[in-house]
Amino acid sequence: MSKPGAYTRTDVVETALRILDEFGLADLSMRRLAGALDVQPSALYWHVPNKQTLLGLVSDQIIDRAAEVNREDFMVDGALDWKALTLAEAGAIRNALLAFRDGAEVVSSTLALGLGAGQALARIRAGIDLVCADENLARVAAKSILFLTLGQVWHEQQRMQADSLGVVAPAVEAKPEDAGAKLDGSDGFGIQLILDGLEKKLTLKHGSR
Amino acid sequence: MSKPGAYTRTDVVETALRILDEFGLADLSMRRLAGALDVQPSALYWHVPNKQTLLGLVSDQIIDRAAEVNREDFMVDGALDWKALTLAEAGAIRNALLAFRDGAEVVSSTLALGLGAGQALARIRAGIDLVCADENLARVAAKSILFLTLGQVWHEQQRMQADSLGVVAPAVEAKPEDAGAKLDGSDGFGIQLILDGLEKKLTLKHGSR
DNA sequence: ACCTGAACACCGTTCAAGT
DNA sequence: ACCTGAACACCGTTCAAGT
Repeated sequence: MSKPGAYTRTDVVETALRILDEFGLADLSMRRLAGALDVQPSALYWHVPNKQTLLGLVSDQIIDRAAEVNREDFMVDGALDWKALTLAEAGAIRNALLAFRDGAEVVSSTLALGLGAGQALARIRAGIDLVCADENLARVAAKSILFLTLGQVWHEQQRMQADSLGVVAPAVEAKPEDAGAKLDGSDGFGIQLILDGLEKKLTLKHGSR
Repeated sequence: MSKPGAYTRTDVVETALRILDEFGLADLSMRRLAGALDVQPSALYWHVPNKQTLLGLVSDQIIDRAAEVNREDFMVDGALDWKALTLAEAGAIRNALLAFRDGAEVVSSTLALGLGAGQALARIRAGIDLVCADENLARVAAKSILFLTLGQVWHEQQRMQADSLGVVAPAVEAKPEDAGAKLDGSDGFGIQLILDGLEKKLTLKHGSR
């Protein structure tokens, strides 16, 4: 039992997550976070070495909250539809990013820390590894799908904010339906191209044996 | 002829570009930029409405400096190899991003402004449009390639900086050869998967006529 | 173990006023 | 047309000191 009023690292991260979602990344400052916890800014540095690390932990939580995907749902005639499975995993990550304001930007910015994004990558690879023995190819494909997902969601979230601020030029060729589209819409489309490309590469390998 | 010592917007953007390349995005502040021009910070706001816009103009310059790609170089037996052409365009953009410190992050952060990235998208689409009549499909494919390029380069540049600071965990499954690889290495690999996937989709369409 | 208080060295932006 | 000077409302981080 710790003294009441003594916060844990988890408390700090959770509060950060709440501020992020409510006010956005620009307003997630150490000082504001301290204020929300009713603590001096310097107190945060007992729980966390710096802001970057905090954002890494926040990214981790965002990805952790991604819904699980059941493999059984992707069995057809006793065989696993690995492309549909991978698409679903990417969709789950996509939704997790969308669930928090500026989610994609936060996770992108902490890519090098290997936290949140590392988990995401592992999930995407799981489906690919089932059919792809080539370690290198699997890695590249999974990374590509992750970058695509991050890029799309980030772009969406940027536009959401820009639209709400009333700024902005015509944007990067964006069509209205992009915003609310599901993964079987144009969002998963790019990922499907990757999966199709991967499939082709795999069948060519098998064929030339 | 303007009074000597009177700066233009171009001067401001060029100096910003120099600071970016030398010291990185974190050190590219309005105050520091003003200092480099030997001017009060407030003076910048005559040339530019805010920092975001300035970064957009900087992005624009980064992409503008991308090398041109000659179509003739991709003619084989009188036919244009559109996949190789598109790969080359993406490569040129990739190199432009790599040419400036934090280039990918800056361009990514201004995606919603439709500046730098808009140009990049147009270049990538040029090759695709030659073979793809489906406007929607072309847009998705080009966007995917752009996001992939931005993601890869950003990740690389993040790791460069992290490595130089001596921080960092094992990173997102990064292998050493990723760093200096050319576009025919694992960098263009993801893009090739997209192009292959696109090609498949196109041939299927033609076949079912 | 967890936090305060005070300080350091910064930010982006606005706006009246100068030339 | 282009810039100064001063101000406003902030930042992240450190560190001695408190309980």
